[in-house]
Amino acid sequence: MAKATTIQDIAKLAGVSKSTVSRVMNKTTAVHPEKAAAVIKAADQLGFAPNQFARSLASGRSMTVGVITQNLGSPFYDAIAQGVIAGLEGTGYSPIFADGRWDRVVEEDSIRSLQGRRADGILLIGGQLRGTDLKALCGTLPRVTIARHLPSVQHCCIYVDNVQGGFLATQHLIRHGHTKIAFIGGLHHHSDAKDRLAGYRKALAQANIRFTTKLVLEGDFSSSSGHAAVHTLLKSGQEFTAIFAANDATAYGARLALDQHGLRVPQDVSLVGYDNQAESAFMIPPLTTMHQPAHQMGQAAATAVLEKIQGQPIKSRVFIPELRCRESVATRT
Amino acid sequence: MAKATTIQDIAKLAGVSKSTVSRVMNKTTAVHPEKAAAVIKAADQLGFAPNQFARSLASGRSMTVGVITQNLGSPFYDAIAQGVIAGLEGTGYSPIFADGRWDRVVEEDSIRSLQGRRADGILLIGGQLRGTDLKALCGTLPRVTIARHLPSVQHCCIYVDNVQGGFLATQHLIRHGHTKIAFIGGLHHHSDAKDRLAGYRKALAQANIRFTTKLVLEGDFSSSSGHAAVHTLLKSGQEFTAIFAANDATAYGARLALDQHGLRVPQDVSLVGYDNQAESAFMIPPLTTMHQPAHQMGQAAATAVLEKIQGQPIKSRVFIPELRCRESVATRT
DNA sequence: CCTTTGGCTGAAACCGGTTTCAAAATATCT
DNA sequence: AGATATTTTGAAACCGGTTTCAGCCAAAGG
Repeated sequence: MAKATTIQDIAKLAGVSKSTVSRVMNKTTAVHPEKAAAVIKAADQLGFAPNQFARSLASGRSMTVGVITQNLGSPFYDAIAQGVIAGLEGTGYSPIFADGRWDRVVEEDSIRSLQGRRADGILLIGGQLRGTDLKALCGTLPRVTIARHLPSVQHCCIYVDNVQGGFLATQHLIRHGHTKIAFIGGLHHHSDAKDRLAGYRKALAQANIRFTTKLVLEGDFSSSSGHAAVHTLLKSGQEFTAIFAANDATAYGARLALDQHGLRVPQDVSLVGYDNQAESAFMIPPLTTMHQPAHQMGQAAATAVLEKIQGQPIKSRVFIPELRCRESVATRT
Repeated sequence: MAKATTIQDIAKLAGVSKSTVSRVMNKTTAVHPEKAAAVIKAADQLGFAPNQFARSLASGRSMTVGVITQNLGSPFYDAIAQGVIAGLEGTGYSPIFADGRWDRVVEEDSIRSLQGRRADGILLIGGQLRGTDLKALCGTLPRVTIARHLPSVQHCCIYVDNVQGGFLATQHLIRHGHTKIAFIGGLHHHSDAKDRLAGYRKALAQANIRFTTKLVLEGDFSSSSGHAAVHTLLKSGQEFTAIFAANDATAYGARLALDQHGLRVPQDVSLVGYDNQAESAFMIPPLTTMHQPAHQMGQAAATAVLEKIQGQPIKSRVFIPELRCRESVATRT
């Protein structure tokens, strides 16, 4: 590669010192308009692109924010990531993504690598690390967590209220006359799944419906786990007229299993999902589900971390999921 | 922020010079085992993370590869991006993502920004820029394009043969006795869509079925465009017994529209999609579709760009999509 | 007319590593 | 043992910017 042009080259061409070039580029100090013009002309003539490394090394700021994702590919987390990108757009900061893969060790490595890249702030989408670990790892590096609630006081979290979501979804089914409602959960160590289950139980309790573990199945947020869960549920002989799945993917699997057993949705069994992923509106029938403002959350988090970088104090923020009524729920007569 | 530890600190603690520390960290020259141990111990004790900026500035290599995406969120492109991440894993190189949003101007800016960050190589996933523009922009910077075929000789492309894919999908329908096959395309300026249409026509021609523009509908790769397309198709009164949709999302929309018009899949209309996105296996009925090895392609591209960075010559590579037979196609009797 | 003020400017230090170079230490060979 | 070859090692230059500092010069004030 042809050696890139440096401010030194520009300085020589414009007949000034490199300090002056730097000043013109960053507008840190006024320089004589005539010289400034010469510098700009020279810069453009040489096609100058400042070396970000040198710049960051000298200034101490990298103009990047590290984003730790867990698994791009999940629609919910993906939408958050896109919100982050949108929120950073035009701010001068660039995101650097690192994948944590829902693994504590990988996540730690990712954070360390972002620190090596001297990210000015860190955005964690989900994740496994505990608040105290994070603090130990990041020190005072501005950070905000998305889609996860960490109780630590100083830690800023942008998250959705999953128990409220679980509650609303279940309540919707109850209001349609259902009392035998199955719940297909997610990984039991995953707090989102636990919270949604808690919301489910809360709605049941409020309606004086007895909770039974026989109606709660374990899943892993995948379609095949939803498919398998309905299978075991049916084999168990336990009666049910509705299913609340911990996410849409699980609901798809459940819906296919029901179909394969000759059960119609919603005539025989009502179904509610969670996430409102794009495909849900086009299911047969269109799936009633809980919508989470993932994109907004990502954007809010990006704004928040930028504010924190600028030293402003910021506070956690909780979003409430909304029910999207479609056609997978019928009134129990 | 507590000032980060530098190799100088380690040098002092271990009682050696910073050159030696650098040598231990990079294993560039043998150092006395005893001193090496002292350095490692000191590094760990101080929680050392080398400053990537300083390192890159000094060495001239950034150990990053720029990845230009178009719109994360599309399952196909997403899988590619994940393949890239997987392919870079453990190589010492990190990906930096920049979003091109299918916009020529944005794409150019993204490339420029990656150059400012001194990426050692560039991976373009899809994109708008022409080969010559790219060459002008990137110079000799190693780059490979994924999921797009650029005719330029020196340019390395990792892509799938979309005309073959369109051909295979259509042929599958023809072999099941269908002759009136509708095609719901993608954006007409998008080469993938054009190629799939070409494959469709080729299969028709080979089976001596007359091609008619009345059976090709325009879509935009979204579910709602598939939904709308079926609507207009039905209203047109044109007879058809099968639909080949340019991607799975379009197929979902088409399938819902068919259902709303009382048409059964596959008894009344057979349906084939393209992409094999995760949800397709759980549609009602499970969707027959063309599988593209997106993850593999991403991984292959990552490997390729790394080889190119090391100065090895690399060649383009084309993948062939495979038919995944499920239950949305019936034999026409 | 001489000082004070303030705006511009260049020299030089610095950011934290890598790499070259020559000296020092050790090993190998007559 | 003395000379030569081989490893280790630290000092210093360098990467390309930013930033501090002191000096220069012109305008303003006394």
